[in-house]
Amino acid sequence: MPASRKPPTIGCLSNHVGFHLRLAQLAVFEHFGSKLNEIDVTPAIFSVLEVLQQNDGITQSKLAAAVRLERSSMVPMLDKLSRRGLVERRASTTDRRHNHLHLTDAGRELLAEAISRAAQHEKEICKPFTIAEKKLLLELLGRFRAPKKSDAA
Amino acid sequence: MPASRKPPTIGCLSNHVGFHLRLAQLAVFEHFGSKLNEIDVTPAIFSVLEVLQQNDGITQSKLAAAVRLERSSMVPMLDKLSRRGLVERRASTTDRRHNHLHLTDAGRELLAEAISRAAQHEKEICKPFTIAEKKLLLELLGRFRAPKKSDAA
DNA sequence: GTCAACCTGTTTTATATCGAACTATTAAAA
DNA sequence: TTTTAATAGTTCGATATAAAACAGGTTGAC
Repeated sequence: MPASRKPPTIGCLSNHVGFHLRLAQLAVFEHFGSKLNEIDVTPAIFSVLEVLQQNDGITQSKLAAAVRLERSSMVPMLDKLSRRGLVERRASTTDRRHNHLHLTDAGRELLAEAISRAAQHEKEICKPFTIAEKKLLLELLGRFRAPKKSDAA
Repeated sequence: MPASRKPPTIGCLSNHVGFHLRLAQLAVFEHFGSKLNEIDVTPAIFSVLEVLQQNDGITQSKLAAAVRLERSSMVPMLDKLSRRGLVERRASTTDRRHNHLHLTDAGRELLAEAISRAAQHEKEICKPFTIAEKKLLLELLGRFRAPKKSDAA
């Protein structure tokens, strides 16, 4: 006989958005992995490659800001992608502080495959939602990062 | 003159739920920190303490499952909480594999303060939502972890 | 023109978390 | 009963990310 049959109660956590966000993200990222682990593309890597393709020649700091990583975290990330031959760092000629980042052909190729797989992932993970519901969900999520002036109280 | 005035485009990421979940969680957890860093309570610690209060004597594995951490990650977590005098591990008398976990008085006291602060945090972070919208959001998030039998095709 | 302030990428150090392997213990099978 | 399988907690190693400090480079105030 098991000590307790029913699952433990999570108390006030059930009313906390952060907890549910974490659970959802866990589920979504796990499913992402089931589609893209095979080509060694994590969610973070995927976002980096995509932003890189959309913004050829972007600098490391801007890239980091775009995908919400620290620029110090960008360094090992790009080291790895360079080693894999997906990304190139080119020192800027005009401002010698900057690196301009570029996808290689291999990078573009891998990204194409990743985008295809990610689209499949997205389709599956969003099966429980209608188009309108998904749109609504994204809109609701977006509200968490709207800086409001008046929140002194 | 800055290299590029406008923020970089994020391409297809704008259509990916996982990316937006991450952004939202980042924002929410950051705000959580602004309220609870002071008492050294992270979201993970908060969830552990709360589940512990709700389920006195729970085992480590069950606790880990409830808050969605690996049981190997539970070990250093509980080590730290023990050291802080918030949690007790008592070896089970009936099954010598189990530890039964209990909040100490100090643990209950800290949790009370944490709950109060977390409630404040929750109130602020959810200002952009009506009650109905928040309820809807939680319901939508919940759909990501509904295991469906028929998803072959 | 000089110097202070700032920015960029980097290094270093710390932390949280995971996964695999290990030990002790219990339960199930034979 | 003996053997086998499963479980709980742990250890160990790896990884991702962050935060702080740094060095070279640029810019702006004066």
